[in-house]
Amino acid sequence: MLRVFNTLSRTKEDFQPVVPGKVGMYLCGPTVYKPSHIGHMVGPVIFDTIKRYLTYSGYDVTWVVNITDVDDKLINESNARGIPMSAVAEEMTTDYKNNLAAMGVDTINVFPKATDYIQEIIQFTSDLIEKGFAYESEGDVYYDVAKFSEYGKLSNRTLEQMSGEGGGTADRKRSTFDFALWKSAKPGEPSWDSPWGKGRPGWHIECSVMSCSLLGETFDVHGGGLDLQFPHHENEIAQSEARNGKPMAKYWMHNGLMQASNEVGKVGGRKTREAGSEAKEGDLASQEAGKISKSKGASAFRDLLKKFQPENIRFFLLSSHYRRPIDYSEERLAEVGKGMEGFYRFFKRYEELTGESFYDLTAPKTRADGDAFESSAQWGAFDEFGAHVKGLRARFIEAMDDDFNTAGGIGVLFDFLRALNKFVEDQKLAESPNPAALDALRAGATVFKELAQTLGLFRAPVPEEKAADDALVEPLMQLIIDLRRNAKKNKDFATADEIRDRLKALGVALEDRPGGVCVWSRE
RNA sequence: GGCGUCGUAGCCAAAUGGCUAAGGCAACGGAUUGCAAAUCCGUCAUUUACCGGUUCGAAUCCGGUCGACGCCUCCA
Repeated sequence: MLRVFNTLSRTKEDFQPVVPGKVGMYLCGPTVYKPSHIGHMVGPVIFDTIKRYLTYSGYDVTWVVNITDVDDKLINESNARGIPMSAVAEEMTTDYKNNLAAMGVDTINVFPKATDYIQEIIQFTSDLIEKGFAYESEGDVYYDVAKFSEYGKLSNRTLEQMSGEGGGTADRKRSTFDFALWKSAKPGEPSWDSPWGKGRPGWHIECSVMSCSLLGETFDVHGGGLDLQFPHHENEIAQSEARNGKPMAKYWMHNGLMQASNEVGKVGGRKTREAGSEAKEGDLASQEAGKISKSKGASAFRDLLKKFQPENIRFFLLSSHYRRPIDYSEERLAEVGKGMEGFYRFFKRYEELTGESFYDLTAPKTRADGDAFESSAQWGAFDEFGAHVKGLRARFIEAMDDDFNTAGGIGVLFDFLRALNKFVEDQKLAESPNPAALDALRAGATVFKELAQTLGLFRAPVPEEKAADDALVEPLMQLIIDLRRNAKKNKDFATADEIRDRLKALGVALEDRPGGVCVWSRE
């Protein structure tokens, strides 16, 4: 039974969608005014994994991620750069989507833009005024927080608790905590006609409108970063539930935030900004030293992609539980990358043994198919290995069923890797390939792939950095390896070792395998 | 000040009442190898910040102490 932690109840609940078999999922996406940094990838990678696992579990999932393309920050950026707001939005949306693609996040069904829903937003706002939950004030429209008795239920706070703190002046608002549904336009600002004059939507309203329009008045999963819990999600609930008179979402899921290691506060957090340090913008090294001055802290994600394989980053994000904050550092990323090498080596080994690519294996796409595969697989004389594989699969599913424990699942994947390698060793497959044993290995690798694909991992070969001159290098390497083999035959180990050592210094590794085979690779 | 989270080995990180406290990185033995690399086997937390309590039983629940954070203001 799949269980998920619901912020509303602050407990793990059995997962039962509103409509059996179907899941509607909404994730608050970015405001597209600056290039995304690694923090922006946390939610998408986690919810992509959640969608994969729900799909694996037999659900038909529709996933929506909004793009906020109208907002004060966008207007500022547009003015600063002297280009239209829409141009800023378009550029940053492309950056965002490129980053998602690199991370393997390709399961999002709809990317609605706020500016495509202006009429619906106006209608929604009118409805709230009509129902007495909102009021107009000098061209602005505000939500009247006092009218919504359940205000604060998500973030567990009450208006009484909040009153007494500083806050700004109420100016056009009845209460400091009222928030804008519609903002009147100042001269020169992008605007749309409305019953209250020219203006633009407030920040929270678009999510209520678009989620309702695309997923219905009550949908299953609403996600986002922990920082959005208040006020953003609280306000969404106030808007949607006041208008529709029913719960907005059944399960609210919040992911922990990325923090810079050795750093006070999260990446781009308030404290780091107030620290007022003088680090160079976007400099990862200075960021790790704990000096972030850029308002968004981290450097652009697209720059990080130049230093690390996308899959390395994805693996890193999934290697701790989604609700916990992640400490970011390049050291951590590199350490995770080191751990991943064992998997890649096994895939290579698998290919050498079977003549087939691991990546071409057809793995069961759903849990039910996996159950069927598991019981029909030909373990032959290797039923002990088969039983081991079954146990591993059960452990993996148990971890993922428990609020998407990807860290636990990855732990099982490492155990699985050892089991696979041990089978190859025990059966001496490299020395004497035995068709029946290779079938069992293939079955084991298939189950491994079935599990890994729910995490969105090991879907395609990591692109090798083929240098332009490989057409020459390949035969040259064969020449060197042949000469070294002759040296070894003559017991001239000094020469053989010198060749290996000097190649190593050039960044080329030689590995001797059983049967006198030698393989080389760039490091 | 209000609400909330966290503190597990040298580092990272699972497990939230009950079999031996997963797994990774690092380190150290052994098998294998001409030597390496890779792989496999083994060692690496009598104990979960600290103190006290509840319980037959606690890393897990309760109270306190210390420490690190988040939100309350734009943020994934």
